[in-house]
Parts: sequence; C-alpha cells; structure tokens
Amino acid sequence: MARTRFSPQRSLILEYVKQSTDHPTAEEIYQALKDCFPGLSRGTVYRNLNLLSDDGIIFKLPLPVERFDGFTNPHPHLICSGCGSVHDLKIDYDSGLDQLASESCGYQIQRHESFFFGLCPGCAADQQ
Amino acid sequence: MARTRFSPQRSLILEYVKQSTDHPTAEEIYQALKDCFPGLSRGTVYRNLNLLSDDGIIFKLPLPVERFDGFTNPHPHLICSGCGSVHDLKIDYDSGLDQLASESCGYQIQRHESFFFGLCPGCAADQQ
DNA sequence: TATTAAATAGGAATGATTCTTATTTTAACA
DNA sequence: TGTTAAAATAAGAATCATTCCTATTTAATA
Repeated sequence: MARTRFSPQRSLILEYVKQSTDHPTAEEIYQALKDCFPGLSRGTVYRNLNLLSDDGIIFKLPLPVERFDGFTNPHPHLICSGCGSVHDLKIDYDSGLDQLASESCGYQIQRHESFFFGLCPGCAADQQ
Repeated sequence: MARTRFSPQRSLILEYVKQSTDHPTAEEIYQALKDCFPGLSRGTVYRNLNLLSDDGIIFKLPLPVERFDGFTNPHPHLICSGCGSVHDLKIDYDSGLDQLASESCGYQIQRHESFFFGLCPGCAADQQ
C-alpha cells in the first residue's frame, strides 16, 4: 500500500499531520507549510492528504470541511458547535459495536466514526 | 422557534424530506420537486432546508455533502463506502453516552452522531 | 385596501476540492 | 555514470456544493 517514493513535500505534510493535535484542514496545513517550503502548492497538499489517507497512514474525518488526524486508531471526536474546533475524545468506546451493527443490518462494517457536539468551555462562557 | 409562515415551497420541501427514507441531498430534493413545482429554485430549497433544520424539524447530517433526515430523534447512520448510500441503523444506542462524554471532557454535550461505514450487499457483491 | 415583513426566483459569488498541463524529480537499470 | 520512464510537482483552471444578492411577489394584519 505504502508509496514507493516519498517526496520532501509528502514527508513534510505527513510529519505536520502526525505532530498536530488540532485536526487541521487542508488549507491550514498549506498555510502552515508554505513559508518553510516556498513554492508548495495547494494541489500538492490536497493530493498527498488523499494519498496518505487512502494508504491508511493518516485519517480523513467525514465532515463538511475535511479535517485530518495523525492518529489512525479509532476514537470518537468532539466538535464545538460554537467555534468548530475538533478534539479527540478519550472515552473507552465499545469495540463490539461494529459487530453489533453488522449483525443488525447485513453490511460488512469496516469502521465507525462518532462525533459528539457541544460547547467547549470558551464558547460556553461566551454564551453567558 | 417554528416559522410563522409556511409557503407552499416550504411545505413541499418539508413533506418530501419527511416521507423520504434515503437521506436526500439538497440537489436531489430540488430535482425531485422542480417538475411538480415549476419555478422552484435551488436557493429556496437550500434556504428552507437550513431553516427547517435550525428549527429542529428536520436533521442535517454532518457529512461532506449534506444530507437530510426527516427523523429527528437520534439514531446512528450506515454509509456504504462503495455507493455512498445512507441508511438508518436500528440498533439501541447507549443514551448515557453523552453524559459519559460530558464528564470526560468538560464540554456541555448537546448530541452525538455516529456513522458506520461498510459495504452494502450490492457493493459487496460487485467486489467479488 | 395599504403596509410591511417574509419569502421567492434567478443568478452571481464564494469556497473547498479536483483536475489539467507542462515541467521537474528520482528510482531503476543499461 | 548516463538514460529512461514513472511519479511528483507548481500553477492555475475547472468543478461542485452552497450561500448571497437583488428585484419581485406573497400574505398577514392594521
């Protein structure tokens, strides 16, 4: 699965996603890297993010604006309804759920993805 | 919360979403209704879908392409990785999950949304 | 009936993402 | 080591979903 060639651009993008914890968008990654890698193009960022997630090396969250996660082991995400920020949620999530779902619907379940929506402390304070 | 005025267009759009079971996109709703309501515009479809989901009368799924659900009570969704179709999943889902998540992260959790990804029987057959 | 807020049609604008093309890089191997 | 061919790139055009704008229409109510 893994690519045979790893260009400097691809390595940089992968490294950035792996070390980030805020589930950046493609645009955010492009903005963060374009100065330390002059000439880097948006197309390259998008293409490599897709290749890397196709290969299972990073994870693409199925949200209206795509966000990327360096952790590929399944875990739920927490989305602030106020500011849209995304965080990992550290609760133990029933790993038998896919099996249960599979039995209920007859699909071959590959994975599941859960999003909890709520107000982060900052946005909750703003609403007072 | 509910709108005071209900135009024929809005009623039609609501009725369509309520009676459909395939979680249509805005475009699909527009295509389905434009012939029986000549002059209907995409703008009207999008605007009303947003108003209706703001009011909690329908539900907007947080997916890269937005899809709408006439059932507003929480339930997980099943997405085919092959054809992209969306179905409701009828498993009993722990209603204490929001509470658990809330305690773990300090957010005020409003709701959660779970997506199971897998191959529907048709797409699974195609892969043989 | 006149007023006015809400809603509409139609299309322009926006924003995210993908695609195209000409060029450059690099791995493999003669 | 030089050649070749596949893979990757930059730049920007194209696409697609969605929102916004404007002039017009509708409908509740005073």
